[in-house]
Amino acid sequence: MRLSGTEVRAAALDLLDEVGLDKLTMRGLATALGVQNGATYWHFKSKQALLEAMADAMLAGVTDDLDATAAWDQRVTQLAHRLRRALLSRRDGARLFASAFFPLPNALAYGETMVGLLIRAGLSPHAASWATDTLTYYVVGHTTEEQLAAALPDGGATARARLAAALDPSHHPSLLAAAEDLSAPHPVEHFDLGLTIIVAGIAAQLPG
Amino acid sequence: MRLSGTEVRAAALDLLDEVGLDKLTMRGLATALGVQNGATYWHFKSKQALLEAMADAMLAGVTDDLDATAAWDQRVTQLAHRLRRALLSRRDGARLFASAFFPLPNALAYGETMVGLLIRAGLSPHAASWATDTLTYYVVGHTTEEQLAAALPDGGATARARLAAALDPSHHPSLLAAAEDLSAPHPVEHFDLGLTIIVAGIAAQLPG
DNA sequence: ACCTGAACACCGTTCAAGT
DNA sequence: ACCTGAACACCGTTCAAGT
Repeated sequence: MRLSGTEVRAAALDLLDEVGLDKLTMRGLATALGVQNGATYWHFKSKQALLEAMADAMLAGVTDDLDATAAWDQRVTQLAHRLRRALLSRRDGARLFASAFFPLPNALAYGETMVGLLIRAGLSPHAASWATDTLTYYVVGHTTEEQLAAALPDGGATARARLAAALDPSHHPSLLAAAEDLSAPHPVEHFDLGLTIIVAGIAAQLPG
Repeated sequence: MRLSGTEVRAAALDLLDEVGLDKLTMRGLATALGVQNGATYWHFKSKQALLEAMADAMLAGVTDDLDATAAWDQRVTQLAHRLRRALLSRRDGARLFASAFFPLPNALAYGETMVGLLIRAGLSPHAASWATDTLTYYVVGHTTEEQLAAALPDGGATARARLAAALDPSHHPSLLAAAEDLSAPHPVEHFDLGLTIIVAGIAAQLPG
């Protein structure tokens, strides 16, 4: 039975969930598909091209069924949450997204929708595209940390111990005051706080 | 002549500038140092440990001589600019920083200073640490894109053409309206706009 | 203490040849 | 059109043995 590009991409996403981005190899993918090493290269010209296709597939539906009646800031918040959910849908999804640089359909739909929301809110196209970048860097950065924290061995105990050992009361009083927060997992409230900050900052950019 | 850990790290940073993060290998480093492959492993237990040491060295001095008389928002802005400059000081510096996860001295000094500034501005330790994360994700995300854009072949002509070919007037009117901004290099004004957004958003979090 | 020499167990990619 | 088989040119890491 022959392969299609779609099947290769789907198998790659399943393998990603199984082994993580660092251990996702073209050879492992070929084995999972029951073919020889070179076979996948007929469907994707390089590993990079496959990763881009995987990242875009992960974003399928991000812009569907947004609440068109809500105010601009609620819609921007909703779309940012959608992007976060899409990135969380696969192991190392945020890192996968960040490693790609791709004008593919779903990524463009996300960008178009966010820039359009901000233009209709009153920003110039110029400001809207830069504000979209700011928001997107935040979503990707936060979600990357969220997934890295979740993947830590020991539930992060070793990492917490390493941090605690490095903190010194005389040099790091502020970090120590915030120590529980630094070492805590990254729940959705944390995501929401940063999002609130950025959306409020964008609102302050609006003329009038 | 024997090596020290400091020499190994310095040679690794020079090699990074020369070949970039993707082509920085332990074997290439050994060759640059005139030693055999295994030699560097006496000084750093793994490539990851070396990358963390490199990232921290890159941050040397980020918190030095900050203007202690300025208002909190100006000081936060100044420190964010310092971090950006530090990441830009080495090829792929932002990606190097992002690939590490390290409670090392200079990274801790950055975190301590930023969290401290925000606590003294009036945020709770909790909010200060999360606001610091938001700001830091932004600086790293923006600077990563800045360095990737600068490293594009053709001065980015191929990437711009690929984007232009993917944009469709009926599906992407907003992206097309912002097209020059999307494909432009990422100058410091772009960085400043996002920073203004985030600092204004943090100000809106302050009680009263 | 610090390094060599050599190996182990991998990678992504290419491509003539097959079907 | 799609895949095999086999190779090319690499990787990070380990470790007995040397000095």
